[in-house]
Amino acid sequence: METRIDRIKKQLHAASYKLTPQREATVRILLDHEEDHLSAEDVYLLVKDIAPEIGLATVYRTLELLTELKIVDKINFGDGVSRYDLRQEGAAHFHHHLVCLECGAVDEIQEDLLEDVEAVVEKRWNFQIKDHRLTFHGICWRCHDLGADKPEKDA
Amino acid sequence: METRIDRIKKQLHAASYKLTPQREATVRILLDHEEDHLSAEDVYLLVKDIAPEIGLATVYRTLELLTELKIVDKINFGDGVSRYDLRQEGAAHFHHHLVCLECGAVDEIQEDLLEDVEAVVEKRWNFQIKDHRLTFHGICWRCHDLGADKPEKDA
DNA sequence: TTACTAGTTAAGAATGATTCTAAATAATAA
DNA sequence: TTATTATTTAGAATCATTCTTAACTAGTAA
Repeated sequence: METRIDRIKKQLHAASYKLTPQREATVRILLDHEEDHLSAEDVYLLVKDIAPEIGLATVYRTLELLTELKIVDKINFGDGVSRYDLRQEGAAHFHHHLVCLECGAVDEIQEDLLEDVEAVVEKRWNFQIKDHRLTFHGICWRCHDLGADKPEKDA
Repeated sequence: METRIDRIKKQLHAASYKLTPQREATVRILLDHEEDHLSAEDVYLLVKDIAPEIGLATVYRTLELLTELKIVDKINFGDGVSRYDLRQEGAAHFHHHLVCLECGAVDEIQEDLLEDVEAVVEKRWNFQIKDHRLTFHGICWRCHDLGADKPEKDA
């Protein structure tokens, strides 16, 4: 069976890049931490466990390459650090985030909620949308005073 | 008549801060460049013209203070630099941005397009929204090949 | 084999944005 | 007045990120 790694390897080859051991180790870390919004430093520390000889600059270069190929999304929550997420396979758009002002948790929303809004923007501002970033800041269900319910699982 | 500066002075006083000459000069620069998305460095260079003795650290501190008081919005387009905009008076929410991938222009959308989306998110994810950030990336009307029309003015 | 080429790497230096430190100054209160 | 507190400047320090250099690797041709 073709694994996710195999498909990423193909994507690299299609763009004339190789899946070097360092790159593969980096991708494996990202696969093992799909929802964790790791910073470059985080990735570096984790990758060092499975490929101790790797350099921080290589991690940065690899993440940049993967971002260019749209295999990962580079995100920025305004804390001065870029974070990297593996993009959902086949997803045309970036997913959205819920950032809790209380506990700092970052939850993800996979659905595209913006279809209607995008139609308005494209028409009204004559702007051809390629991608979007949407983040909500507020209080998550865990931090509500009482009677907080866990939301239904992402559809 | 009460000016914008006067109102900002009151907001500072209400939070036990003073409108020092350096802070006033910084605010004046922001007022003169309302739609320009200035970086801290930009603000510093401009402010130096009207208050040459000011230090860069003071500009950073002032912008941080104004951000805390929600007088300015601190934004981040992912280029490693924070930018600062005076918030529309009375606006509860951040405005949105259209970032052109071609020419780098950043246009603003003042309307709140997200009322419906927010209602869904609050209910579905049990998340109490305080603010949001929405940015579209794409091709602006100026960069379209032909027949590009300037959009209607912001309502 | 040998050389040649292009891509990739590690290490550490360099950069650039931002924050911190220390000493000075200004405003305020007693 | 004195004491206290907030604010400032200048420059040092920090931190994330990028750049530079030289070494290394795989592939290819002779």
